[in-house]
Amino acid sequence: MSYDTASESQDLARARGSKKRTRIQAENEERILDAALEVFSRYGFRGATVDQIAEKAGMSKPNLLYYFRRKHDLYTAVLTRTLDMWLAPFGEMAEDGDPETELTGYIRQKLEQSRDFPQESRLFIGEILLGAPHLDGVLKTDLKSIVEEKAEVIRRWIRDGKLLDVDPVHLVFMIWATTQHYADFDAQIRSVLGRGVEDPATFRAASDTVIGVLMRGILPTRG
Amino acid sequence: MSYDTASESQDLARARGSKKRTRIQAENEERILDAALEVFSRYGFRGATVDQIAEKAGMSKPNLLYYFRRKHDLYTAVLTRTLDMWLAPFGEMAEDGDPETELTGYIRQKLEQSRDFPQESRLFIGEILLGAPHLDGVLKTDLKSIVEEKAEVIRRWIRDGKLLDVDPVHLVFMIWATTQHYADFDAQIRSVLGRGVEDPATFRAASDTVIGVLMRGILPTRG
DNA sequence: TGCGCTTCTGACCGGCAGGACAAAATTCAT
DNA sequence: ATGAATTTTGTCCTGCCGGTCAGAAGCGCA
Repeated sequence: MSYDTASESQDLARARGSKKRTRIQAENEERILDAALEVFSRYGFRGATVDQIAEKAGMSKPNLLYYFRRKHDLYTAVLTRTLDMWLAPFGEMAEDGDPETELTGYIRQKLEQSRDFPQESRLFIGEILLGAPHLDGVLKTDLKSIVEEKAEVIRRWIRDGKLLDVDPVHLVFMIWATTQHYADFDAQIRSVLGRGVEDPATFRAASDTVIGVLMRGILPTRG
Repeated sequence: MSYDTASESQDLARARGSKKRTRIQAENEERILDAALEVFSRYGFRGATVDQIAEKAGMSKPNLLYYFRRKHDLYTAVLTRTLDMWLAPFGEMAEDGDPETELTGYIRQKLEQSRDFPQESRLFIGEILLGAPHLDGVLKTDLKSIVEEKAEVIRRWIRDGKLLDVDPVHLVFMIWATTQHYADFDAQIRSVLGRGVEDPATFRAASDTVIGVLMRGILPTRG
């Protein structure tokens, strides 16, 4: 998968015909992207400032701009870098496995993602809140087709009597909602619970509840 | 409930000892708050600009600033105005009713909220993404206690055998997540489905799926 | 050691952001 | 109709934002 939201100017490596990246270049770009993720995920595209990102990356603003000429380039770079990783577990769902194993595994992976990479999740929701202007193409093509693909798998499971008759796409939405909630609403959860999902006991309670309720809600009662 | 996040300067009415609001004052403040909701919910606090809100409210920036002296005042005003309304259905859940009716009703109300007032939902998530700096006090006190109160109700239902043994707080999180998802991720849903929850068929599919899965997931199997 | 390329910096620019302010226009009770 | 209070506007200020640029410093290979 490779997305290009009609970007004009890009980062150094590609701009120079992707000759070869120096050590310093690779290091700095990574530091910049990490810092950008942190700031963008908190304040959104407009609210984030290049100065802030530069400071967090430990370099001067002009130097950051040397690697990413425009704020917009930096934003799309961190967005696309994150997207593949974020969608990965979805592709791993095997259609020949049994639904209980596959879905339970997928939900658990998504919960782990929310625990281990909350910023990535928050970056996306920020973009979605804006109406997904930078991601619109990707969502309408790649995401849509991958969802439809998985929906077909779920439909087959339903036809085989392995799953109750539920709308597959809305089921996917439910899984995304309940799992990403622990990343996106971290501050709220922390206020109510006193701690977040990084706490092992909290994580266990969360995954037991989410997996338990969802699976009971879609699995036929056996025996 | 009345929140005051240690705000220094406030809006006109209260600043002038809440004498009496003129017709024009009431009208304009409402128009401003509506415009502010629109802009803040999209771009977050930092990303929103006063000029933009003023334009959307159909008045000059200095005139807007006449009603709300600071951007920050305007933000907290629209935030608190929304909060009561947003939490209202939660309080309506009666503890003497039976769980199926009460919970189904609550979930449906939340889904209707997501359909009818998506901006309000997005405003909150924007604040949560910021780490809830303006809402921290409210969340840790009011929200926390109301959640605990409802959790106690759910626990009683479980003790009476009317509900399966699930963690009450995480169940509440699941309900919030699955219902607010339709407001917060509107752009994503629209990309995948081609339409949002304002479409009656989509709303029906969403509520059937959400209510169906959740209720089957927590209700004891009878018969 | 020297030389070319990469990396980095300080100074600077135009534009726009939040906000102040005085004066003008409007409203309204009398 | 008039005067006080409310409402609205134009203008201006300061600071920050994204971005440019010329040149200095650093790096790696001969």
